[in-house]
Amino acid sequence: MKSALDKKSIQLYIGKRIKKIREQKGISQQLIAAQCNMEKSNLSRLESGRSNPTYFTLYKIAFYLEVPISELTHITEEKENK
Amino acid sequence: MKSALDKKSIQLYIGKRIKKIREQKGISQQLIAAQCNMEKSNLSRLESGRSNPTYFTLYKIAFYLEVPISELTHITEEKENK
DNA sequence: TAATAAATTGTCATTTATGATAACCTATTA
DNA sequence: TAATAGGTTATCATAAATGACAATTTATTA
Repeated sequence: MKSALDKKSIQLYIGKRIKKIREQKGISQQLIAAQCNMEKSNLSRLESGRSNPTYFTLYKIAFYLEVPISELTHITEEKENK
Repeated sequence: MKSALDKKSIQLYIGKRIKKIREQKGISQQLIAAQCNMEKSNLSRLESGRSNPTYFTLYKIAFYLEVPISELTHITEEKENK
């Protein structure tokens, strides 16, 4: 059976995705944090994979980054080429 | 600006989606809860929209329901019509 | 170099998700 | 009727996410 990923791996992956997309868009942690009405220290924690976000937190981040949540979470569909 | 949905609405929506898909597949709360290694009372709470799941919890539920997470969360793309 | 912005890290408090368990309610069915 | 299974709800405990804030580090740039 296809095995589920563990919590830590998922956290790390999502953190990297948030950071990457945020930087691609040239937006600071501070701005996104403010828009999401969350602490910048918390966003830093999330980006470094040190905590497991609630769905609502992810939803807000995706909303202000203007990407579908799947952009932050899709584990399998990596397309780093090019 | 497109406004973000509030936390409560999202919880309720996701809860309904989990319940609906689970029932469509004829799987009991107890089984999914056991597979996800979580309390059945917690799954009941989630399905009734009384708490805001972590992403990891959603991930596990989607995994054992064998659907993409987006099936549990996609707010906009409703397709109830046949 | 100095100044400033951005990010990281640490600590402690608060809130909330979840665990653990029990009681209860419906169905179903033996 | 009596079991049994599935689901709900309530309560309390625990763990973890987040808030709040400060200190520090790491760019960036004037």
